[in-house]
Order: sequence, then structure tokens, then C-alpha cells
Amino acid sequence: MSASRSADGVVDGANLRRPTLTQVAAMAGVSLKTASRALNDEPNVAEATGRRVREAADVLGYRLNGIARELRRGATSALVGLISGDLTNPFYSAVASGIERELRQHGLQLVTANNDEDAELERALVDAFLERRVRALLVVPSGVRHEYLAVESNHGVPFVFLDRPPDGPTADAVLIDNIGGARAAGEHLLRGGHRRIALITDLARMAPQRGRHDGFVQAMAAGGNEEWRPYLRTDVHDVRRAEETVRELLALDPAPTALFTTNNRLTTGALRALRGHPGNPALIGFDDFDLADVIGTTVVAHDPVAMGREAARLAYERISGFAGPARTVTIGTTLIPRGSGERPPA
Amino acid sequence: MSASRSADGVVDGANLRRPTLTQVAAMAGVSLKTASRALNDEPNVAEATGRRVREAADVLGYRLNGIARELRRGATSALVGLISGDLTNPFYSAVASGIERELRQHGLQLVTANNDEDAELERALVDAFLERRVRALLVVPSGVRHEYLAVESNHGVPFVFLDRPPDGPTADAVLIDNIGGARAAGEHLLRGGHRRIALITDLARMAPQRGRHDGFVQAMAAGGNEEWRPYLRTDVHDVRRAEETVRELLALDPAPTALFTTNNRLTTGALRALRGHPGNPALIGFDDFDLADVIGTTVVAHDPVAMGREAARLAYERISGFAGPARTVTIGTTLIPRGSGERPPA
DNA sequence: GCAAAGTATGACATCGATGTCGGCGGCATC
DNA sequence: GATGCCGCCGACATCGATGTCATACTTTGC
Repeated sequence: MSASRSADGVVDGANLRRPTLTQVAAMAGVSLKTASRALNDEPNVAEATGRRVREAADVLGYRLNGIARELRRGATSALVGLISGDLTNPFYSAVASGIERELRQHGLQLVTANNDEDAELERALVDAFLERRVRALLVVPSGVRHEYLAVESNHGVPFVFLDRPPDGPTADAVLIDNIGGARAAGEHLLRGGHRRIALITDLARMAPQRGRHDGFVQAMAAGGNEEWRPYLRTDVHDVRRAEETVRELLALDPAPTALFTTNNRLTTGALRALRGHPGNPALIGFDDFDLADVIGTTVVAHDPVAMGREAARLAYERISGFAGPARTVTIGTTLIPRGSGERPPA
Repeated sequence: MSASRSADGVVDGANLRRPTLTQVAAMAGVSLKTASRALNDEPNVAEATGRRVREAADVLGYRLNGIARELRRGATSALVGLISGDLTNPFYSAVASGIERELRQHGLQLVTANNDEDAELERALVDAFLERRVRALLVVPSGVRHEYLAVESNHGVPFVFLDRPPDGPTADAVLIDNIGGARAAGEHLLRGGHRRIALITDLARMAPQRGRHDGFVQAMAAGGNEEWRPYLRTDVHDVRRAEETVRELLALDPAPTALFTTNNRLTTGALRALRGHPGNPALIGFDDFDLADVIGTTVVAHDPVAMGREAARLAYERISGFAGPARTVTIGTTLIPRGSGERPPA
């Protein structure tokens, strides 16, 4: 990876002042207000006057100042904020994409920020967004508590939580059916004859991880299986650790005959560890991913784009004045068998 | 995928008016200006006065109105716009991530919009962003011409182009070494003994695709190979078409012994077509992707996060007043052999 | 032909912050 | 004890648009 530079042509980066409506009005020989009317297609502007104003605007390269307009119109922007994890994680980018598409239909713009999974930073970002007067704030919370969004201190800016439930019952949320999805995975493996099943989860402080853990445990309990317990590995947070963890698991004697990884990062790590490994245990991953069909990985799939869409919809309804009780939308999951989850125990 | 709703608790969505600085000042018993000074940590505020103001702000839940501040401070926001394709494409989301990280260091926020690969929409988005007074605009252009960003009409708002060069020599750009990368891929296959190599490209109207085409052709010419010509397939734009195209190619007699796909979408399609296919031709894809190591796909890799970072850096320098000639940063490529590109001709 | 209604326009206040400038009291200086 | 400086504070203009209201001039109605 190298970076070189070449130069050609000239860019005028000077901060030329953009022309204001006053200047357009002056050039057209009308008052400020008339110019405003003309450019906003308001009634009561003579045909000829309107043309003169538009010409002047054109010549000057006038562009309305949205900041001034927003101030006058009520000091609230056409922006909706999203605070989430890093966009290189396809889960977050899919969510962002769903949000963006939905917002666009209502003339709203998405502003994104990365919380780096840090509660402190997240809090600062919320403040910054509120100062910028976003119309709504969508948050995939990094961590534990987030009382900071007590409604009373946010003066009516609607919050929507994604993937992790809000602390209190005071905000809308879009959640995944983590328990159901994980239970289905557990049942699927049990049906396949597995007993020694390794459960590998991410940080337990994240609510979705707890849900996936619990769902899996429910399935084991219902199936009367206890042999999974020695193979539980929690708080595995990155791909490399996941790979190592799976390697260690496979080195045990007896080794687990199946793995359940509770998010896409962990699944990636597991796939790396499994590559060329003789044992070839069964594997189910939570979160669908690109090329899972090619690799043949059985997953618990859900629709992150739909999550984003639903969240944006909830937010938009609030923006539009809906004042009812907090709502929770649950996104369902589907187990997609692709081979890896159907391998029999060795 | 199902969505259900449950309700609990109450959200007050009413549009409570946020308190203004004037109200804070009144409560603290000082003038507007003094309150402003206190909250901005300006000098010449008595200790006790400052405390009273901060307390009042706290009690009222005051939050500065960024819109008003920006208007007063110069009618330009702390936003930088990004117009690109859909974020579900990992290339775009990686670029966005790189941009976001870099901007954050300078207190700038990223606003994203999807051009849907439509030039008309793209143009409208540029206008909308300019109205919103973004400090800079980063664009991964959808299509062909984009004279619209003639600098003079943008009054000093810096533009940076990513992945596709600007029309004129008047804007900064961050490009990939498409020609070099594609040539390397071609040479690699030739060295492997391949002659009947299929080149599968996306829409020819996209400059990067033309570069990758040309680089490949250069390699073939240099190697004195002409046998690739019957296997050229261009303007393949989505995964499904790519899959079909590859299937058709493999059904030819004689079939190609190797494939070169010029972006991640096409590579995905090819992998789907190849799954379980007996012939098992060699494959090199342009763009690295998640799990390529697991699948064993040889790729021409580059660093989209670095692209974003560099673009944001160029933009920031302009924002900071740099007024020199237009610059182009080229991101290098690396051929990563992982097996698929090293399979010998059948 | 005259009142009523309607059209085209402009003067001025306003949104919520910051910048400029000037006033007032206290304290050091000579 | 007059002068000057400095710390603290407030009145007012300002950023660039939109909303309100007044006004001059037309048109309509009878």
C-alpha cells in the first residue's frame, strides 16, 4: 500500500463568501422579501420580477443558506443522528443503509458517528448531536447504562434504540429475537445428535449477547443436555481471540462436536480456526454474512437493513408528532441450513 | 422475518421548546451576553456569576443551539458530506469508516447520502449539501460527467473525488492504482500458464472499470497472449448477472482456464458459479473481502479505509485554508495469493 | 364611479447565538 | 486627588433567512 501525489491544475480554496439573498435582491432591484418569495415559489410575485430574481441568483451562483433558514424556521435541522459501532462491521453498515433509505423519503439526512464502543465517547456524541439540533437520535448503545437519555433532559428529541434495549421504558426500540434465534440454533444442533456443543459469546455486558446465551441455554435445558457446559467461552471480543478460542476448544479431549458463535465476528474467527482442521465440527453462526452460501455456513439470519428501516420509521413517527407510549419492534430470525450446521457428530 | 410490537411506558414526544440562552440568563439574573461568556469559558466572568449561570443552565437542561451559533460564526457548519453508493457494499462502508475516523479528530461530522448510482439524484444531493453549508464534499461519483462541481459555482467549498477522477483538473482526488493492480493480476495468471483467461468487468462507464480493463489488456499484450479476447464480458453489473455470466463462460468449448473479476460484486458472483463446478478454473478478484482467506481466493487488494482517510485529510487541508493546486493521491494495490489464482490450467 | 377585494411589494421584527463597544467601579500610579 | 488601567458586565448590532403587517396600485362588482 503506497501513496503518491501528483499535482496538476489549480484549486481555488479561498473562502469566497457565498452570495446572500440580500445581494441577489439588490442585483434584481427588488427587496429582500420579494427575492425570498420569488425563489420559494410563493404567490404574489409578478412574472417578470420572478424571472429577474432567478436570473440574478443564477448569475451570482446563489445558494440558499440552510443554516439561516433552519434557525428562522424553528432551530431544528433536517438531520437525524446515528451513533453506532464501526461501519466496517457489515451489521452496522447494513443498519445505516436501511436508516438512510427510509429517511431520504422524508427529506431527512443521516449523520453518523462511531462510538468506538466507548460509553464516555458515546455520551459526548449524544451531546454534540443534540447541540446540532438533530430531529431524532438513533443509537446502537455501546455498553451498559444509558440513563443519560432521560426524556426530560432531551426536550422532546426522540430516541430510538437499536439492537440493545433502553434502560428505562421511555424510548422506542428495535430488537432482534435473540433468544428465539439462539434457541433455534441449539435445538438444531441437538436434533443433529450433538451433545458436546461449544457456545462462544462476545462481551456479556452487551444485552444481545446475553439473550443469545440464554436462548441457547434454554434449548439445552429443554433437551436435557448438560455436556455443553465445559465448552462455554464468553467475553471473546475480536476475530483473533475467537480464532484462538476455537483452536483451544478443538484441542480438548474430548473435543466439542459442534460450535455456536453468537455474532459475525466470532463466526469469522471460528471459520479461520476450522480451515483445514481435521475434526470438522458442526458450526452455526448468529448473523448472516456475505458468501456464507459459498462457504456453506449455517446461520441464524435476520435482516439488519430492516432493523434500520424500522428504527427510522419509529423515529419519523415521533418527529411527526406521535406521542404515544414507547414501542418495541422485534425483528425475527431464520435458521438457514447450509451444511456446516448439519454435519453429524464425529 | 416478522415484526411485532409491544407497548409499555410512555414517551413524551411533544415538541417542548428547548430553553434558550436568554432564559438561562434571566434565571441567573444576568444579561444574555454574560451568560454566553460564562458557558463558553470566556475571561472576565466573576467566579460566583459563572457558577450561577451554570447552575441555571443545568436546571433548565439548556443546550446550546448549534444552528444559531453556526449562523453567527460564519454560516458554515461542522459537517462534511459524503455521497457514495449503498453502504451495504463493504467498499463504500470501509471508505466511510476511514473518512469518519479522520474527520472526528478535527471535530467534524460526517453526513452520508446514497446516490443510488444515479447522476440526477447525485446532483440533487450535491445541491442539498451545499445548501446545508457543508465544509467539504467527498464524492464517489456514480457515473460519467460531473462538471457541476466547477469550482467557481461552489464558492470555495472543497470537493474531493474518490475512486473516480474528476472531470477537470480542478479538484482533489484519491484513486486506486487500477491499471497496476489489474496488470499484476494478468501477469500472475500468465505466469501460471493460463492463456484462455476470461475478463469480467462491471459497467464500462465507470472509470475504475476502464482502468482495470486496460491494465489487464496491457499484461496480455506484453505477454503476447490473444486468447483472452473471446472471453471478455463487460457491463456485468450485479451479482446474479455475474454468476450467470461465469456459468455461461464455463460452458464454452474450450472453456477459459482462468477468470479475472474486476470488483467485489463480480467476484461474489463468480464464487457462486464456481461452487461445486467441476472445471475449477483459476480466479483472481479485484477488491479484497472478508473471508477471502477462508475461501482461499486470490485478490488484488487495496485499502479502502485508507482511501477514506486520505480523502478526509485532503479535504481537511482545504478547509484549513490550503489553496494550492489540485492533488491526486494514489492508493497502491497488492496481489495476495491465496490459492484460487494459483490453480494451473486444466 | 366608488367601495371592496385582490395583487405586488417593501419595512421591520425575529430565530438564538456571538462580536463590538462602552459604562462602571475599584485599585494602583505619580 | 486626578489619571489610567483592568475586571466585570450589559446594550445593541449582526449572521441570513422567513413571517407579519402595511401600503400602493389594480381589478372586480354593482
